[in-house]
Amino acid sequence: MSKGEQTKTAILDDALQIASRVGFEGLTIGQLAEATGMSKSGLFAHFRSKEQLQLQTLEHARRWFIDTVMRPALDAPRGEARVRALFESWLKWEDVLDGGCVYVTAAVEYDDRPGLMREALARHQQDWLKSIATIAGTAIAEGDFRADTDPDQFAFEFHALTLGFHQFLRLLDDDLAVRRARSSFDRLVTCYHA
Amino acid sequence: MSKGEQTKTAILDDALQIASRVGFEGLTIGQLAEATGMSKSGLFAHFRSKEQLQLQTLEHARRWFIDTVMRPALDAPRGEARVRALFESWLKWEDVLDGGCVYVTAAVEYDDRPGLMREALARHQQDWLKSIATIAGTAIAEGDFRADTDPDQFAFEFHALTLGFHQFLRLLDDDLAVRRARSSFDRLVTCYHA
DNA sequence: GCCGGATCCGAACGATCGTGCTATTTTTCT
DNA sequence: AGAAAAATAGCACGATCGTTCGGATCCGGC
Repeated sequence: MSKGEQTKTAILDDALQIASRVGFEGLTIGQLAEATGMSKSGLFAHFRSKEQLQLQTLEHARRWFIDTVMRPALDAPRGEARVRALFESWLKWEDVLDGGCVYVTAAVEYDDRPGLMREALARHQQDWLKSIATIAGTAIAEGDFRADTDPDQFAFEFHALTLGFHQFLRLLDDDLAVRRARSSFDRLVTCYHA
Repeated sequence: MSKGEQTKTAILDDALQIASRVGFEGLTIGQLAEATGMSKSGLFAHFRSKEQLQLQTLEHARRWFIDTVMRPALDAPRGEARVRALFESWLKWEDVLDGGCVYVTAAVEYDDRPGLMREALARHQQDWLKSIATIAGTAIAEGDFRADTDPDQFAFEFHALTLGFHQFLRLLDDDLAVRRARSSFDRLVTCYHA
């Protein structure tokens, strides 16, 4: 890896941590430069606009997300076990970044702000929901979930639980957040169980 | 109502609309002044800091929320009917402001940003969750919900659904968002049904 | 109808924002 | 090792941020 790509990766690591706390709009080039120990202009040269910095930070998050959430889950055996593994690895993902899942932050920031960020983010979220639905689909195929289960509906509820968990954990400092989330998830799975 | 309170209310109306779209941090005094047709300093005089503007805008939202969500729901008959009414009036609330529920935006903005806003917001959210739990409690008392129902757990899941709905509607432009939300809510209620 | 206080505006402040430009240093390749 | 290329720094720009202050303007109580 060349020197350029090396420092760029380091920058994106820091950028992702900051974005998870203050959002992608709150992420400022000056503060990021200070965090990485670089000059503003030296850092800026790697991206050629703030929007590019945001987009590449988002893309950096995607790779990280795949490694910590998707891959481990796909190692679990097909069916209900994999669905549960997916949920558990998402719970881990919430602890990877200082400010929790960066997608939760970004989704709210850009849901009313047109532009490349919104489009990219919407794509990522669609992919994520499709992944949940697909894995739920295998649970149906394996006979773990009822045959009349709607995978997309399941994905909606799965996703909603992660959002609720994020808020209870971060804003409300609720010690029961994990228990609440797991309990809801159990009920959800039970509901669709064959 | 004096002239001061009058314009102040008008300002807070605009501020709330803007905050629902770009958040409370994205809400800028200059833009708000332009939106209301006032000068920056004239507007600023009503609040004496940006934080005060944000806090009073949040308080303004609370009054609005109570009028459009809480009161109508409390008109419904006790028990399951009131729980359903609460959910339906929340769905309406999502359409009151241009950017949807302003609490969803604020919750994500301040979950990692200590200060008065975070504290006030956390209080409001706790109150809201307690309200859900209380109304769920009446459903238990009326014999509509199973006696072993955990009202706080129900509130968690109720709240999670609203978050999921917000995201599907706003970020993903999903036409099925309302249907998905209602369908999940039905399943939720069925699950706890006596 | 006038006076005192409330309300509002214009101008300006230092700070920080994103973004160019020009050097200078560092890496890479022959 | 030396030349070409890439990476980084320094400085400055216009714009906008939140905030302050002095003066104009308007409203409400006598």
